[in-house]
Amino acid sequence: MAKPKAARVKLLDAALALIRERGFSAMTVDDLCARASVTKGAFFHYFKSKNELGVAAAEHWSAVTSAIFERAPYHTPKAPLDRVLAYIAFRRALLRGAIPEFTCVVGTMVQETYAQHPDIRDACAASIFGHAGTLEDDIAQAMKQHDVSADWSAEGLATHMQAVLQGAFVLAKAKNDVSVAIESIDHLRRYVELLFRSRPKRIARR
Amino acid sequence: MAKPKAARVKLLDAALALIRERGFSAMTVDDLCARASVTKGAFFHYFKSKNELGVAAAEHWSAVTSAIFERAPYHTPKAPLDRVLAYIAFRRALLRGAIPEFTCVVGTMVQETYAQHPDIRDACAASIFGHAGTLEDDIAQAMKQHDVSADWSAEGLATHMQAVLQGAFVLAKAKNDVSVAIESIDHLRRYVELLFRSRPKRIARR
DNA sequence: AGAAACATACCAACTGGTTGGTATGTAAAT
DNA sequence: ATTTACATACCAACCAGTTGGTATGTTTCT
Repeated sequence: MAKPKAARVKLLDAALALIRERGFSAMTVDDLCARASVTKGAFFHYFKSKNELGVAAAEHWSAVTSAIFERAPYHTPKAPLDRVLAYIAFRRALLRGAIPEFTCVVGTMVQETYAQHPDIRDACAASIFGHAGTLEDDIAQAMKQHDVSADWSAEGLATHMQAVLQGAFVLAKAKNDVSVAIESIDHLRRYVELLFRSRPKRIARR
Repeated sequence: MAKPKAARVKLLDAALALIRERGFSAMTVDDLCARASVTKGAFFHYFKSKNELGVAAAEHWSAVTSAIFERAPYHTPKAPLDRVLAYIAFRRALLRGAIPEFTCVVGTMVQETYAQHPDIRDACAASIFGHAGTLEDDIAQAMKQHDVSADWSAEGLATHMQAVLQGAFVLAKAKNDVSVAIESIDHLRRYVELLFRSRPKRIARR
């Protein structure tokens, strides 16, 4: 027999796929159960409501993605600026396959739910800004090393990077073509390079 | 009695509001009719289906917004770069009031419909990229004047600017706070300044 | 150790309200 | 006298959520 709680995980994985394909509102509980090969009884055993599943899906997304980013190779460069640029390169490299395979679940979901379902919105915000937070240290170190004392903060730049990525996804969906997203990420890389190259380096490295 | 076709316009205006508040999928035809103070008969007199209304709403949004942008004051500066920067300042200034009052209808709608309703997706794409197109000339002129011969194009930068704006909206919804969006637009302004200031000006103006 | 009591993990059938859409009507404009 | 611009009444399909179960552990009592 399958492990206990198998249905819950299958439902959450199905939710990630369906939200990326159709969005949260258009995804029905029946769709979800069919995709997960589970009955409706199982769904309501694990989730009190569709909204509660929305929150759980955002948390599941956070768990899945943070595992990917923790193990990703962009942490290895010694210079903090190089880690930031490697992150951008990594995000660029992730844009492979069909659109629902690389777009952001919580970015999609929050657009539909922010006003009607504050708990889902907050779970999405935690996912996005939590991920942005993982970039702050590298950016702050790069700012120090390059003597950047600007009117912007490490937190603000990390957030802006997420904005560019989210916007790139929206445009890719509209054009039904990844290449616009890639172009935007290239602009983001250029921006970060310009931000740090416009100032002299404190330590001559590389 | 009210003018003929009044119901159509009322329905389209209601659609713009409801899509911004709840998204396209969560907006029902009954919602729409109630908001527009119109009966369902009127709705299906003007639109064959909800999807067709989606397409019409995107086109209506294009018409409404292009009228605003045409009359906006950012076209007056003589230097093309200043017009581009004035556009960014104008977009920044538009971020007033509650979130559904400044976010983008087609950016929201396309995220939910891109895979299921290609005609809506295409109408949204036409709106976004059509608007981006209105910026290309100014950017191209600025590139010429500042001797920028880069590995990016006027079209690409115009598109990137829309990506930043769309992403800013997503993040504002997630955080339920405009300020993240403003911060991102400030980063966009800084990027454009850096792009053109890193090259010498051909003509000393301003 | 064995039985009783309880909890967990599901499943299939059902329900009441909602949804997009239709069928039919009517008053006004052309 | 048509066509246009709506309104009213209605429907079949669909939807989130419920009900009442079964099968399989796990814990507790004796």
